[in-house]
Amino acid sequence: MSHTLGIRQAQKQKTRQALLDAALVLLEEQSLSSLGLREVTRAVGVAPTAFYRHFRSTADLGVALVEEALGSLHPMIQNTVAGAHTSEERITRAVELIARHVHTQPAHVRFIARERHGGVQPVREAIRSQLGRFAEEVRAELAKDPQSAGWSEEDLLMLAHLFVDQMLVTASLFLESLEAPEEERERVTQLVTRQMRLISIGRRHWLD
Amino acid sequence: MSHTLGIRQAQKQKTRQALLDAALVLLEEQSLSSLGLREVTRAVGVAPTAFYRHFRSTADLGVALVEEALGSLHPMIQNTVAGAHTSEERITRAVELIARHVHTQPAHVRFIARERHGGVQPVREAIRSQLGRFAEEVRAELAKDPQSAGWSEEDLLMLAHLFVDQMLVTASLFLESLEAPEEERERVTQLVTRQMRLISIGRRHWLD
DNA sequence: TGTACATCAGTGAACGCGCGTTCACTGATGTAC
DNA sequence: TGTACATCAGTGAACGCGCGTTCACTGATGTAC
Repeated sequence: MSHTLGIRQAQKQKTRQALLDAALVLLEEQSLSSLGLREVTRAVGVAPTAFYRHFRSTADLGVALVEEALGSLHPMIQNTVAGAHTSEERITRAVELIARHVHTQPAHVRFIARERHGGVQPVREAIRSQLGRFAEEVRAELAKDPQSAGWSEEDLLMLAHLFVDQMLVTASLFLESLEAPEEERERVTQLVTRQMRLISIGRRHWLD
Repeated sequence: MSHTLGIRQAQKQKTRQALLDAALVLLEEQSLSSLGLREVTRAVGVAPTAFYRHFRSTADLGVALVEEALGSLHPMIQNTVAGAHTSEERITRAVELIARHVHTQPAHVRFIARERHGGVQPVREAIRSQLGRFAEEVRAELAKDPQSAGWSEEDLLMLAHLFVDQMLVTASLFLESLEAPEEERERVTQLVTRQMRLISIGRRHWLD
């Protein structure tokens, strides 16, 4: 059975989400380490002290944002890598998926790019952990591929990390070109597609 | 003739450098967007107002740090890529160079990784510009290589960007493992060397 | 070399402001009977 | 269904503190003659 939240719990969740949403907007123009708790509550329209009913600190809120930004992305990986027949098709699909995600969730993407090496240790750790999971999932997908015959587990994980990092490079390039004219965005698509293709070629000849 | 600075100019330079050095230390544990001008002057031991004699703002100081961190790195690129006979040798040299640089200048490397996507626009722009110069220099070196026969200028620049991004991935992995036991650092060296090797193989077969 | 004036890096007091955190509170919601 | 009590999300006042910036200043260094 699906458990309906009480009125009190539902309202609490709503406020919590409003705090997360407001923080994400504020973080488009600054880093988490300079985000103030009062800024966030002011944007939501609650008293500063209400913040403490949901998060111990802005760092804690940052960790929650990492879950929100990356937690729901895991299913997408499988759907993209699997279900494509040629590696060229897989590349096109991956680049399109990333482009679409950057367009629909630019603030999430910016937050991850910014805080991956940012000044708040628990948030860096949370991102690192999620990216590690992505790499493991990509490794598992790669292992299923006939092209991976003869590869060591270690090398598969090496390649998976290379793909994950390349995804982030791609996402941040798309992010930078979000406001750019179509022409420029097409140039970026071409660039990252070719980079993916080159890595793909390296993969094909790894065991030569 | 070499112009000796006057006493006044020399002292001013010294204070300016002390501000940059102190800021770099403070930035190991926070982002530029949360760095306070008073923090920096307190660490140096001058009055807060002295800051304005050297920088208009902490963002301005950040741009100066970008020059300090990346400006002197340009000669290193040529020395590394050129002067190696096999591509395997070139990879080993590049990885060693990066490892050594991370060990000698960890704060500079951390600053660049952190602020590349950080909350301060002029600093992001300065880093972007320097990395663009690196990519152009790598492209120029690649163009000299017989292996690049038949490559378009566009694809050479695409590959150069891939190498530059891979250098940053490598540097930030070494940075994370700075305090780790030798065993772990060796594992990282193996990983990034193999990633470089895979890209190198992709390059070799690009025109197949 | 000596003198008179200009420059300017660094000072220190003062300002108004927003910060994070504490505390006792309120009143709607939840629960036990 | 109604009543009496418990819970707890959000409030609002208060606190001490460090911030960025202004301003008139000082005194060592530089310059012109």
